[in-house]
Amino acid sequence: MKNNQQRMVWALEVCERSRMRPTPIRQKILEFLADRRVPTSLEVVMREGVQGKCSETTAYRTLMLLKELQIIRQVSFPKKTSYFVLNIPGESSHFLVCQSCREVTELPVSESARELDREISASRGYSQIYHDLEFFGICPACQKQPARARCPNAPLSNPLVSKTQTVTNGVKY
Amino acid sequence: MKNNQQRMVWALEVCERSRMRPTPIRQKILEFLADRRVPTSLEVVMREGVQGKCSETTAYRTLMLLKELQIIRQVSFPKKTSYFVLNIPGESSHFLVCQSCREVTELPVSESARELDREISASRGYSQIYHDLEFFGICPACQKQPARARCPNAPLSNPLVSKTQTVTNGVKY
DNA sequence: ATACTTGCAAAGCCTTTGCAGATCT
DNA sequence: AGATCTGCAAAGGCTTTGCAAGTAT
Repeated sequence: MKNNQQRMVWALEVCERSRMRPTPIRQKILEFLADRRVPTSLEVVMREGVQGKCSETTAYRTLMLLKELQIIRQVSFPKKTSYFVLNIPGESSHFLVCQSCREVTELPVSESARELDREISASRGYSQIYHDLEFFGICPACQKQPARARCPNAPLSNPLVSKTQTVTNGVKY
Repeated sequence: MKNNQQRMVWALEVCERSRMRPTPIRQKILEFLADRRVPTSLEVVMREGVQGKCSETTAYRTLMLLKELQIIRQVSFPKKTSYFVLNIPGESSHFLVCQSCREVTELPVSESARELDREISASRGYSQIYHDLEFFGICPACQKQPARARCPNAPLSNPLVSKTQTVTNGVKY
């Protein structure tokens, strides 16, 4: 697994090979994403990445551009909003999400997981394989909280889409 | 892995334990989902499941209800629309998606993959763990097609969100 | 000059909800 | 009657695009 600086170097190299202009805004967004180890929404890019120094449209178009160049990829969580992560070749991403507090943790990709890609490739003939693996569960802290922990069969859907929930600086989604 | 009939039996049992009324529409939708081995959108439920015999609102609310009862779960693909699959306890779902033709294939869940849940549970203290695992790649047929196969570095984003693409009877998304 | 970027505003599209009528117990 | 369903229509919310102005080569 690459460290954040290596991630940025890789991303810049791919950028240079394209005709994309390295504007300050784009560099800022790229740098921000290279420093994040978890999928990041447009909203967070705006607030924490560029801090309102560009329009949402521009940030959005930058993300789309980076996606076209395959520098980032769109990651899927059961929500309406999209999340993006660096698309480093051969680096699949594994995340652990607490269904109660929404905290997202990055997990290292084990060799056995990488092996899965090769297996699929060999048995099904697919090329350019990567995978997304997301674990969902209840974190230790939330298990101790009475509200959610004591009713494990309570509907999860409402808390999951809670409108009052704010995306904090932490790695939540 | 359960067969389709066993899936339906399981789903009906969970339904009976709730105060939900087993209306014809709901049974129809449940039956349809039990017969699908891949995540299914509201649109497909409308067209193929109930064939327009109820409003989109009702189908939508049925899906939300089933989700609250944890009979189905919302699965995530990098698209705006939501997809749903039966949430059979202990059955995580693995899918293989062709990024070119969008065909979705269900993959069996290996014992080693199940083991992952236990590992996470043990090492991180999370409870009620399940996971979603999606593989993305280019299927053999598409590799042979010149248009996409010959430019493996072509932007994937546009084809992925193509507006002219129609969801067929096959398992595409 | 020409091509690329940016921002505003508007349009799109899927999701979600209010409310009244229909249905079941 | 009382509690549930259903459908229409409208509201929401994130995503996407048209167009004109700004910026770099």
